[in-house]
Amino acid sequence: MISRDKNFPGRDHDHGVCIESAFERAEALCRERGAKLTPLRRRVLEIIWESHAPLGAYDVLQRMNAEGERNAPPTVYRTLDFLLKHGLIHRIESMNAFVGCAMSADAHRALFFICRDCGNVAETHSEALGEAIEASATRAGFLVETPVMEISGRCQECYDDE
Amino acid sequence: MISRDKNFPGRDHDHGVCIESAFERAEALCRERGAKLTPLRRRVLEIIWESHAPLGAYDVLQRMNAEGERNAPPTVYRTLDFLLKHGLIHRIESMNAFVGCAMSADAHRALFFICRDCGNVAETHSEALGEAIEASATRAGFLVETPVMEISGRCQECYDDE
DNA sequence: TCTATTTTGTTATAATATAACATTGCAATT
DNA sequence: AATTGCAATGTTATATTATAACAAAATAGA
Repeated sequence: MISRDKNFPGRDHDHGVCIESAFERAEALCRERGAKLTPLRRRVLEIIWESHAPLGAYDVLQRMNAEGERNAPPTVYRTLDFLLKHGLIHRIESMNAFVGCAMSADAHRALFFICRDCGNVAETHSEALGEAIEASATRAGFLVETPVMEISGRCQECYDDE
Repeated sequence: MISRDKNFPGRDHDHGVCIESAFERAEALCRERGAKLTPLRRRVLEIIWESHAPLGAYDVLQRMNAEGERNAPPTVYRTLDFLLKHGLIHRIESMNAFVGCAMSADAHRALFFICRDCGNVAETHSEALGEAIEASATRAGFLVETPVMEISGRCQECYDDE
């Protein structure tokens, strides 16, 4: 049996806490930077945080417009860009989708585990991994700027379900 | 000064050799598996191997149709799927683009270095990296299936250019 | 040859993303 | 309060990436 810590958002976790702490971090960060967390941006951040599975831009749009609003794609993409720029969300390249950032926003070089069954994503940060990448890069004569590390597989709970 | 091995395809490398050896591997592999490397598939593989920078599906299509042919998108995507399935090319998720596979096709878990200046991609394989990922995965209670590791940055030559 | 299967062709459309320009709202200064 | 400048949002159109669904042709086995 594989040992486990709490990286992956289990079914029984208190998601309210996730959202709350995400908003606290977002507000603190925006205040600090003089960035404006407008109602629109807050709403998009909230929608994204409603799940631990990444949402596509058009998924977000649908949810925004669920009550009859008529937002258009550029509105969503611009808002997502803002949230990305400030590290409040991540883009999952292999899914063209977005997920809330679980870390204090300047922690870079995240490694994402994406469960192919439940769709949830866990964000992790590993010294050893960063070093392994730097070592490979140095050998290849390469200067690392923006790592994309997205591991698709199965989380423990889904694996146990079988 | 950073030491360098020959991971990254330098400007002066003999690209003819890359292509030749790619085709040899492709032919051997298809023979071995009873897969058919048809003229269409061969052509697409050739187009992709014409550069070390990933090509989008529609880039490939344009090149296929440069002499007046009228291939349509599904033709390209199907052919790319075949080449992917057999490990003859890789998909670079962060670019929606495709690049020739430089390794014997069953070497999985590649790490890609993508130069943001010249666009070239180097494919590398690192034990240490694989282990670091497995270690993180185990800690997170996660079963690794399909890792996507794409590092954007600068290759030595472009860095030296400044 | 006949038949089953794979491969390729064709048309249409879905899904993702951005360009370009208009309008609104807000904040700093006078 | 009016003026101005800039940031944010709205709007229309379109670009880019990808697939569904079905038709025709080529190929391999029986």
